[in-house]
Amino acid sequence: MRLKKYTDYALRVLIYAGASDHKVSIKEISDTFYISAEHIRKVVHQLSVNEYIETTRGRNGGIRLARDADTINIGAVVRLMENDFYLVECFDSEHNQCVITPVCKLRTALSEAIRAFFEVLNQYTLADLIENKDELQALMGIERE
Amino acid sequence: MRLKKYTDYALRVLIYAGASDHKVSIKEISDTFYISAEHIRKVVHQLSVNEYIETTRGRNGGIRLARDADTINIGAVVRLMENDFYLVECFDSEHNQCVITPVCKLRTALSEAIRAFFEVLNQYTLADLIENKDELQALMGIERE
DNA sequence: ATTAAACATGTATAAAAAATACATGTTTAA
DNA sequence: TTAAACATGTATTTTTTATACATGTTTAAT
Repeated sequence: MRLKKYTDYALRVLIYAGASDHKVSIKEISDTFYISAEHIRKVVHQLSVNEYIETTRGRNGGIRLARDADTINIGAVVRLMENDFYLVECFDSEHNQCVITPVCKLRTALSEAIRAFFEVLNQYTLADLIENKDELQALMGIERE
Repeated sequence: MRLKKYTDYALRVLIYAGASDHKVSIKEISDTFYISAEHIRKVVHQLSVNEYIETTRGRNGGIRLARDADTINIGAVVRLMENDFYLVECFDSEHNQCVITPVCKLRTALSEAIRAFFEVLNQYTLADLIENKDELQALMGIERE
């Protein structure tokens, strides 16, 4: 069980943008994390469509958070980037064929488990993740203002 | 984010075997769930190697639980069947290249989340899942003793 | 002994998902 | 006008997962 790399990348982009005091470029992020700019670009686009970040085109362009870090919920970002959370067949009611579904207690257990998973993530905002801004800036090579 | 079908199948095999009063065959299970016997066979093998079920070869052979249902922990079964739970790159220390790992609070958040996930599953045993044996037997077409 | 039912096991193929790369376009400030 | 920077659609490759095939071994019934 893994999250997609794009989910990982999206969170890194938010952390980078959030920990920076000024606008940042895709290239900067891709250089920092040794990830192709192509991938970052895609992720940035999705985050921008969903109004997590604001992009500015053209020379001196770049990206910045579109909202305050403390209003960006980490559980929500994970839900946005992943396709689904169909742990087992019966979670996908459209394709489910499992005969015991109506009385299955496994289904209940797994639902509870995934709920607990998000209950934790929902308690975090981006602000919590960049609380140690200075340390992050140092490791990401971001210049202080 | 999904579990593998084999994880799903493994749990169904345990539920089927646990809810049955006698030995059951792979064919029975595969017919009940409309899953190819090949897949069930693989899953059965893995469960048998890990001493969750006992197999008997030959005519009149079949499978049964190797232990009492209340000693089979659901979290443990899920951990057994999945390859890993590397939600993001840094969970796989061998291949991790993310520069902020040492100070990353996302890492902490995701660890907590996956821990919460298993905390729920660890509370369940197979006995809990087959508590409603009669209903299960009816839906799975298992004959009462 | 023979046979048929049942599990064992290794390998190969196919399908799906994810990751990655390519190409071209648009915007904007210098 | 140009170069930096984001936009966007498409194509390819890789990885993972799912599925299928082939053959072997065991065992009880006949």
